[in-house]
Amino acid sequence: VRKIRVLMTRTELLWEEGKSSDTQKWSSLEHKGPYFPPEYEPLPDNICFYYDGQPMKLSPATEEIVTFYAKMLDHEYTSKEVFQCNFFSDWKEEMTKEERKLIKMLSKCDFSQIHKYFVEKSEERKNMTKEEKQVLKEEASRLMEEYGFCLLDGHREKIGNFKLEPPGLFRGRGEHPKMGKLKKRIQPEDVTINCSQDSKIPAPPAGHRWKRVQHDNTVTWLASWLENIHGRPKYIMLNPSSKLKGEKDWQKYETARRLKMKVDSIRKQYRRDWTSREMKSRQRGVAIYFIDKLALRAGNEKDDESADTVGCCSLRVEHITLHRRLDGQEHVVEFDFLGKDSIRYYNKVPVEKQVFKNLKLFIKHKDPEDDLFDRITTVKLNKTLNECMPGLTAKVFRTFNASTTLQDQLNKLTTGEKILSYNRANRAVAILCNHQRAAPKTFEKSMQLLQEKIQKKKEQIEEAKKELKEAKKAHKDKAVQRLSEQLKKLQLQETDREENKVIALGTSKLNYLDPRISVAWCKKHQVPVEKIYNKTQRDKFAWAIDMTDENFQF
DNA sequence: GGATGGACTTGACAAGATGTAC
DNA sequence: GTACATCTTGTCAAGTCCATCC
Repeated sequence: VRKIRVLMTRTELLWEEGKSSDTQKWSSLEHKGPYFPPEYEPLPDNICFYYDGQPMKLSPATEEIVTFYAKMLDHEYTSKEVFQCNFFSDWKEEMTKEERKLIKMLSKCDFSQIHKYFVEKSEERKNMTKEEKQVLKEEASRLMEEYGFCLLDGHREKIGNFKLEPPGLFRGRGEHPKMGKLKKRIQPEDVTINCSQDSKIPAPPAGHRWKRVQHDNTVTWLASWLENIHGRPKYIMLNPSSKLKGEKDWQKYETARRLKMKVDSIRKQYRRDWTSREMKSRQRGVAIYFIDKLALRAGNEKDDESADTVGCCSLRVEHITLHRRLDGQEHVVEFDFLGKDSIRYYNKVPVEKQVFKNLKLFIKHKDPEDDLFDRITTVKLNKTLNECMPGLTAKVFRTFNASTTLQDQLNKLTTGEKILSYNRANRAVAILCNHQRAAPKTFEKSMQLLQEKIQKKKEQIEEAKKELKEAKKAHKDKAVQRLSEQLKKLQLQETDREENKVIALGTSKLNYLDPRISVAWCKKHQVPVEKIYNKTQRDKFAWAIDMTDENFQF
């Protein structure tokens, strides 16, 4: 190596230095390793599994798997055939020979007693006394103290997920072909430890050893293992409040801000591509247009071992409907597909005539299940984007458009009701990014309560007005005014809650909105930053809170 | 240029913690 | 003080994108 270095030119050395400073993530790293979930505790003797009506004592390993299923009995998905099949076949593999001989059909298995046992246990936990709860809390914070932090370049940093994932049944989102499969218990022998050479190497649990101990400072993780469902790696990494993550986050927003300077020329380019002689350029032009205008995800190819979901590049003909005219608008594209986490994307969008023409061309002679964009991939698309601007990829558009929208909406919407204004702006972004949530369980009830309040307020106003007529007193007039303002506020709250019913604000706030926009807005309008960001969010965005003044522009 | 593996970000959801009305 | 609603936090699945190999 030394010989080679001597032969290298100065430029080459500098280049290598630059590269290494970019890829090196730390110079020292010390930690205690992951925390392992407690061992399985066998069921008490009076709690039994029944097969074909007969009680049956299972081996501990088999029994543990049964408890996973029994705990889930309330969930709708245990009634799904895929779930049941996957579970039963994985369960059988872990049975003893004797058990396998006896247990032939899931439908003859009765887990109800075990289910009841766990329901009661969780009730008990809920009904614990304050003191008992306090003991648990202290235990948790002791654990956090011991395993929850690492030493990175001499700084004590919080770890994101220091507890290993306990065994259980894989659920997955949407119609996942692997739902119900057994997620196995992780053993120390499965775990790779990453730390610095001269640090105190974490001790494996007694009687065990690690799979490997490595000292790779080009990666940020502290420990990793392969999960058995897809055979993909999982990691223990730092908390978002850490310097390492914070700097990366800041970089992300800086890249998005660079796009701001470039976006006009990129838009011009993809419009030119719409009329290109080459099919692949036209497809690329339309795809980038969707990514830009609709904030669609890139849409990498997926295997059939996971739920059938798509993003931009993986859209199929069946996911769009073209309407020459619809509801008084021209050239409307109707999107209907399942995106990330099997969340439905449904949108009717008027597009430019040339885009419409192109889409017609793309779907010509194709079957519904054919790819809409058959000449491009996310890799090719990102390559093009990277040539337009270093560091530019499809997902930067989401960050860019989200942050730009927030800034615009804040400028447009900010009124006396500051927090409501902020939430509205936040909601505009969440809608753009299609961040949905299940309607809160108590939604109807709390809505009704609010409506009752509004009704009451209206009656109060009527009452006050009547009194006003009877005795023309100046202070009564003021009272009506005050009540009317209160009514207005309540009505605003009503629309707000209604519009927020199935919209999740958290994801965009945490991942897409440049926190400096929010911090600057707070300063400009004298809103305490605590009203916008809770403790965790303030920790994550400490860098932004620190550096931003009210004049910041995204 | 496609396939694969690896590292990292983004995402919905539910349990637990906290706040609020009575 | 209790019951309920809402917010916070942890969990872990599912994306993106890059490097490497052939």
